[in-house]
Amino acid sequence: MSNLTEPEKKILDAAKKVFETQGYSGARMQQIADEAVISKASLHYYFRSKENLFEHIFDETMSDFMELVSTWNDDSEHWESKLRHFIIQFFDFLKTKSLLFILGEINRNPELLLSRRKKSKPKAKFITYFENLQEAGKIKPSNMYVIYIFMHSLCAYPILNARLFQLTTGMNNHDFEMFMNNYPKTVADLLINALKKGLQ
Amino acid sequence: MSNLTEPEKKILDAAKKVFETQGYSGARMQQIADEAVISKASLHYYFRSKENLFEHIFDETMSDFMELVSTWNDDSEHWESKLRHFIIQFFDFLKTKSLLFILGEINRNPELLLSRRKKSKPKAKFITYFENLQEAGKIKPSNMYVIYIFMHSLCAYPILNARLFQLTTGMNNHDFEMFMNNYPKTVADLLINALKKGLQ
DNA sequence: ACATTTATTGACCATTTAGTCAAACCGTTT
DNA sequence: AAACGGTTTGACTAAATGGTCAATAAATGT
Repeated sequence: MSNLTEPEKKILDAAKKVFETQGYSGARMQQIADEAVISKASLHYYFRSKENLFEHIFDETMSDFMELVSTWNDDSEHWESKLRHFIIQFFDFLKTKSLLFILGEINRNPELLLSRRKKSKPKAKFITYFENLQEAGKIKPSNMYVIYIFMHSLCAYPILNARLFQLTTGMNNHDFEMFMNNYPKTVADLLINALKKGLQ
Repeated sequence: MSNLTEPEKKILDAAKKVFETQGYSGARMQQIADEAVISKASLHYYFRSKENLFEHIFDETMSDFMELVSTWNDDSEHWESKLRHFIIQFFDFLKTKSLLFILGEINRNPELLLSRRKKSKPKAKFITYFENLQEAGKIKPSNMYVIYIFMHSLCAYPILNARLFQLTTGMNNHDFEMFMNNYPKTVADLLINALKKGLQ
């Protein structure tokens, strides 16, 4: 349950949109106010400063990301369908949240990550989940860090970089859309195959 | 051969550094001038405006990128070693040029790509190169667009996203560095294996 | 030695922008 | 209907910033 009031939610939605397309320096308080259909003075009434607003957005997106990344608990579901579900979810996340914004700001100011270090687990649950399966002999041995990075890369980069891909491959909009619709399944297939047969 | 004068090169180097870390909106003409050890007035003497300077940097980085991406001509070299070389080169490129800057600006203003559309080939040479090999029966059938996107994703994303990876995997600096040193070989192995055995 | 072009800069300007504030507005309580 | 607390905003300010320009200095040609 969110402890935010209606106007606060409205403002955060507007700010998200503006920050994600313009970045921190490019975002204008006036543009955020316009997007939320309030005055700039009201915007400052609810959120002290641009920095304050940014922190809310950054923290929310980061914690959504961290939460998604840590949904790897042992339960009855078979690892294959679990992985397929995760990949679908991951794509949905990436399509709505702009990871590019987050990465850009981290690049600009790496200290942003330091404050969150305590909250994050020392090791991604994904990795321990599959290391356990491996020890149980259910899958072939692989370096799970590699699998983890492969999964993230294959999911995220094509979305971050959709426009440049379309340009360099020379696909038209329709073909590219078709291609991307089928893409999550392709990624899942590759990873499942790698896990079944072992990567090294 | 570059047709730029010494001061112009010095300024472009400085500007590159500032744009890459701060983005367009975040970059300050004064900071660029300081970095190049000249006055802000001199900076404007050599480059009319911030926009003008940005265009130089953007175009140069993009055309380096496009050039690298199109180095796929048939020659005597075996495709396996060709692919390995390419991946090494690609990593080197990504480590020095900030692709994050480029992607961020394209996201902010997709029209930036339209002006370059004419110069780019309708289809990446990489794809035709491997489609030819496939027709010649040297490799198993795969969707080369998928292979192309896989390669780019696996190479680029871990570098764009190094800090977040380190955080979520809980690796320390030393382990992560070791991991990334070995990573290009791992990527090459995966792709070569996929090409040899067929992806689908 | 002088003139002319080219490079350099401090001082300045116009505009943009985050942030402030007093006044007005509105729903609720007394 | 008056008083009160929370909300909203137009008008304003101070600082930052891209860009200009006249004056000066350095190089180049005659």
